[in-house]
Amino acid sequence: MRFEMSDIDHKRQLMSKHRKPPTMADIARITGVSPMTVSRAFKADSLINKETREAILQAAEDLGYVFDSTASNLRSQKSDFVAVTIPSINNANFADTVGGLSETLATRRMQILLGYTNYDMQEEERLIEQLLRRKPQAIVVTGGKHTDRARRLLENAPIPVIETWDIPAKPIGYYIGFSNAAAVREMVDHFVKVGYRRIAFIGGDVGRDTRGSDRRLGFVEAMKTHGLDSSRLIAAGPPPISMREGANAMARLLQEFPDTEAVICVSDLSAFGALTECQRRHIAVPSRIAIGGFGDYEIGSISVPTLTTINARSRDIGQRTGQLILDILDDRPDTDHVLIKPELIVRESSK
Amino acid sequence: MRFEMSDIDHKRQLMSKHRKPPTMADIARITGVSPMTVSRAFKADSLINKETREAILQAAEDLGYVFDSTASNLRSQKSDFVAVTIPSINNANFADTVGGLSETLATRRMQILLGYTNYDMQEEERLIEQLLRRKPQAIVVTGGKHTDRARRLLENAPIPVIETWDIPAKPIGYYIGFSNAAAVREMVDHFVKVGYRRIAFIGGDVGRDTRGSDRRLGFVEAMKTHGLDSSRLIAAGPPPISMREGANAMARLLQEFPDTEAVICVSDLSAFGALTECQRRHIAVPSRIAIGGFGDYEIGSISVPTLTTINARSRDIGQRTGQLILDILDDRPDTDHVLIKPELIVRESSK
DNA sequence: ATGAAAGCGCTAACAG
DNA sequence: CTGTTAGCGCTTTCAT
Repeated sequence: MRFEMSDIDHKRQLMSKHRKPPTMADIARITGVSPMTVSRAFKADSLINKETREAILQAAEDLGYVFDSTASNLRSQKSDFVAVTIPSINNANFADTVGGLSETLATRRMQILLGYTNYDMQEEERLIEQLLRRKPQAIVVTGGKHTDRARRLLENAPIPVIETWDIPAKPIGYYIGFSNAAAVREMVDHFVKVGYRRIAFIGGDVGRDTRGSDRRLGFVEAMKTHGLDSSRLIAAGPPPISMREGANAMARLLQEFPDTEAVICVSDLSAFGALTECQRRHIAVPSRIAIGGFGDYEIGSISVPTLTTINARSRDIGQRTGQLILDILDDRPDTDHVLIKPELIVRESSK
Repeated sequence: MRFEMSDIDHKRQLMSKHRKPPTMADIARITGVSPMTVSRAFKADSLINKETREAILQAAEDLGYVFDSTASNLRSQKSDFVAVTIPSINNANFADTVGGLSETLATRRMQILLGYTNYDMQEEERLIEQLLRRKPQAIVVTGGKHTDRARRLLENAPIPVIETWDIPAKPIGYYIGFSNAAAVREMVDHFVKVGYRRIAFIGGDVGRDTRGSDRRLGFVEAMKTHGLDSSRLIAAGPPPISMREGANAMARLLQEFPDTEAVICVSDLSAFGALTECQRRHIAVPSRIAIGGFGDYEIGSISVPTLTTINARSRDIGQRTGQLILDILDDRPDTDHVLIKPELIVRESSK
């Protein structure tokens, strides 16, 4: 009895914050095998005696052993994770992409190492360098525009590089995305078809949000194609564009171009903000002014009225990216890019 | 000229995906110094000749050298990051906490390694193990309830453990949070004071969302204290609770308890969903039924009407957590916990 | 201001 | 099925 007590005390001491954590060598000593056997016991597939493994795993659990990925990665010269950069931590679209990617990679026991650029290319550069230092198996970046140095870092990286959510002007490696301009063009085409003529666009004015700028560009091109006035452009400032900024932009739109019949917003969040501004002014949507958004966020499916929008298939982007990475690592990629087809969803906020 | 070309070709070859990436030893060879000097050149504070450093950094840039954190961390037995678990990647409150934490840690050049539990304790356990394997400097978890094994892993971890967003029943190490129950009690008190009596609660029915359950508990307690009926409880299912689920819950509430005067929702998102259900049914808010939310999400400040809510000071939680970690690492923590005081914000959706 | 030697914890490669 | 040896790329420690 006394012996057991002291044994427990010993274990507690071993596991305390002040002692060095146990290593495989410690487990090896206790179980009377070599460190290599301990290493094998932790790999699912390796040939090892069933009882030996069980004893080792038991000893590990008793000791409070935690596997050291750092040492493992260094020795085997490969890691078990993929680095990912997204603009914002709080965006349902990017969250869906990361979710789809994560679930696909999980089938191969790979993790995601995530970083946020805050829509800033300088920050993206810093982040890419940080992430590459940790030796990921692949790196996924959101967008196709980067600082010169970031581009160089990616080009020189000894791993696959995948750009997403854009069709890069000059792809670095692989890419999976769609044309933001073409998606908005489709919405403009629809708006024109159902009879709107005086159409405005909110957002996309700041170059650093390349996807937003692209959407705005698509608007301008489409309006010109239809021979319509493409100058009803309202700035909304740098991303992320809040609901509040959407509301403010709508207030300016109503002042500058009071006869506007429809407005396309750079995202559903700004579109909802714009809608609330109309509600506060008792301006009927869509009868007096129609509203379109982008991204198919939940709010657009539940607001009153619901919002016409574009579903960019964010989750698909992530899943396809994950599958591409697995194919590349298996050395059998079919292709170096995947084009995604966004879908126009017409709801109550427009004809 | 020809020489320059071949030089460039050589560099390209060195940097290609098929060659082994350069190491400090390569830089050392090229610049004619020892690897140790190269190592010093990358540390900001180390004593090293200015020109030597410049030559080394230049050579590194030319070679496309990327510092290997894995090797560095292994040798120095410490990393430069803090592990963090949050329930969801797409939640403005947790995003703010991570933002505050990230910005505080950045002052000491520390990074965040983030993982998502998807509101699942089993998933949290897996995640905690994964994160600990990478040897973070500290680990921050959201919430104070964990699986037995997760708790053991945290207790045995040789690093500081900080639980956030809750006041844990049995703290593992440090904690920074608030009482979700007390925050809701304050809202109930306010509602009773301004005259509401038949008050309902939406959400918090599933045990796995401990913060939601706590809020519901606070509601029940407060109603009992006031001698009011605390049985108007509407389930909303497992987290994350969507706007849609809030709307569905409101529909059930109106059916089951049609004379309800006010409803408190587990979050602003479900509160907004509930609001839209009222709008679809032309039920006036707040004159016919008042609505309260939780979390002070942007939508509650811009919806029509704006939503009464509770600001949990998510960003503060992150900043205080970051500061505590820095203090612990400097070996001078003032305290082992910080209590945050949420703030009731009364807006248009209630008296 | 710089270098030499050793080793962090794990596993590749080979041997038995 | 298990063990031995060596070494991943860096930095600690001790010299000079």
